[in-house]
Amino acid sequence: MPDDRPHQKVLKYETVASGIRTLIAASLSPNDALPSERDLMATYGVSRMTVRAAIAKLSDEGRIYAIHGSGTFVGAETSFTRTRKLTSFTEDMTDRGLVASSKTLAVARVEASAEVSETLRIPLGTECTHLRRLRLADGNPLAIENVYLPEGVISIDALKLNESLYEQLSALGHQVCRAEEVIRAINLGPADSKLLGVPNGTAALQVERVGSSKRGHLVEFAQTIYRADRYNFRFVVAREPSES
Amino acid sequence: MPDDRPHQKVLKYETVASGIRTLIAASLSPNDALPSERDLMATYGVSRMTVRAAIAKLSDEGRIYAIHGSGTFVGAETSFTRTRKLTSFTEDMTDRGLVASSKTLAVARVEASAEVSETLRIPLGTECTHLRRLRLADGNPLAIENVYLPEGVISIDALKLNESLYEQLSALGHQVCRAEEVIRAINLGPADSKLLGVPNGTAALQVERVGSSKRGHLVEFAQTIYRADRYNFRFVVAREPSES
DNA sequence: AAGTGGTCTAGACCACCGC
DNA sequence: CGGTGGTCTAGACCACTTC
Repeated sequence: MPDDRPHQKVLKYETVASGIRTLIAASLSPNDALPSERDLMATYGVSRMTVRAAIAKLSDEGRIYAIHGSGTFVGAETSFTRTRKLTSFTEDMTDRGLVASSKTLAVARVEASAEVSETLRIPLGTECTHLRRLRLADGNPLAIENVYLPEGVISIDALKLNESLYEQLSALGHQVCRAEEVIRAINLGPADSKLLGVPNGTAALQVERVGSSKRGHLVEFAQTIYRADRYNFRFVVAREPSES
Repeated sequence: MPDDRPHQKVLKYETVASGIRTLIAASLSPNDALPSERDLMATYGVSRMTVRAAIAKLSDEGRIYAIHGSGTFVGAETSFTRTRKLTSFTEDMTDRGLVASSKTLAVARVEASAEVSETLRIPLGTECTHLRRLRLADGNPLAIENVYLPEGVISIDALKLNESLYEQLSALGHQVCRAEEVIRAINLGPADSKLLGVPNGTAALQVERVGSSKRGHLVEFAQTIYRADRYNFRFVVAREPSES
């Protein structure tokens, strides 16, 4: 594919969403009312459904909220709404205004342990690529990451340690587009606490992620341990409108 | 409004969503394809938009996922997908198949501390209702909950300890319909660890929640500490389809 | 009663995937 | 190429809130 970014189709609802974002930034405060959907139809010359698609998107992002019969309003200002977008460590840090780096602690070809084989649903003992890295934000240790990838996904020889793992997976047709995450609290052991620079036994957040490709193939099992004093999860939840 | 549950309008897209859920439970496995949207239109005798509303709902719940140009598929089986639905402790436990109960540790009228006043955006020293409870699942200690409510929301005298806090708030017109949550890991202190029945210093998950009503009024500041060995967060994240 | 968002129809064309 | 989901139109009626 020699062409770069030729077309980049402009979606109408994106145009509307962008316009609303600008409007909010320029002249609205939290809990101020947005123009009505019918006003927006006229303003942008689009159908109601297109306006609603834009509103749905912004609502998903937590920027606005709608009240049936009353209007649509600017959401309460929240420092940074941690949405449930799937991000790489680097993207996550960039979003938080930090510079990500990493130090490779180990990279090896290993046989799938019981945990790894069950999680990735591959036979016990299948060859896997194991990558262990210390992750830093602005140069300070933030997390320890253990990633397991089945041999069929990426071989240890093909792995380039200086490039984004997610981009390499994408290039190989194994883009992670969906993941299941579990968040736990653990007490750090001696080795991990030393790496992160905190006392033995300090509480930390452990995030286990099982990533799958569009096809539903499980391509990644990542276990990341974050320093609790420097990392937390923040997100917005909403009640189902219908019941109770 | 003396009437109870008179009509309960049946939404068509709910009917479709329910049918799809049944279909999945009855005869589909993870990553199996669902009928196409046009098939579903014919099956349920509805328009395409209604089918898509049903699919959007199930997709939000993490039960299915769509691939442009290919089809819609059953999501990977996950013991229990912790969605970002806003739930009370009781609802949460019921979802997990456990019986919730609680023991009130303290209930008092207090003046807003710096943290509470900043979080709920009320003047320092404003009278608040403070409720501290030990939460149990199947009779075992699971969490310690501290809730702060501004005096204007619910008075300490009106508070009924045996009834659901969320239902009481609803009845007063302060239904919590949106919340911002922060999840952290902490080391338990002597008092909390004793309450939860674990050794001093054990890691625990701390969830801070700021709940707001439809109007955007902040009505609740809840800080809940969960036993890490019995509670974790599990959810599905998806990559934005558009970029990167 | 007037205005709002919520649901719904019956079409249409586009972009993407697999054969 | 045919089938899929993604976007979009131009209407309609309903449920809810506000006056």
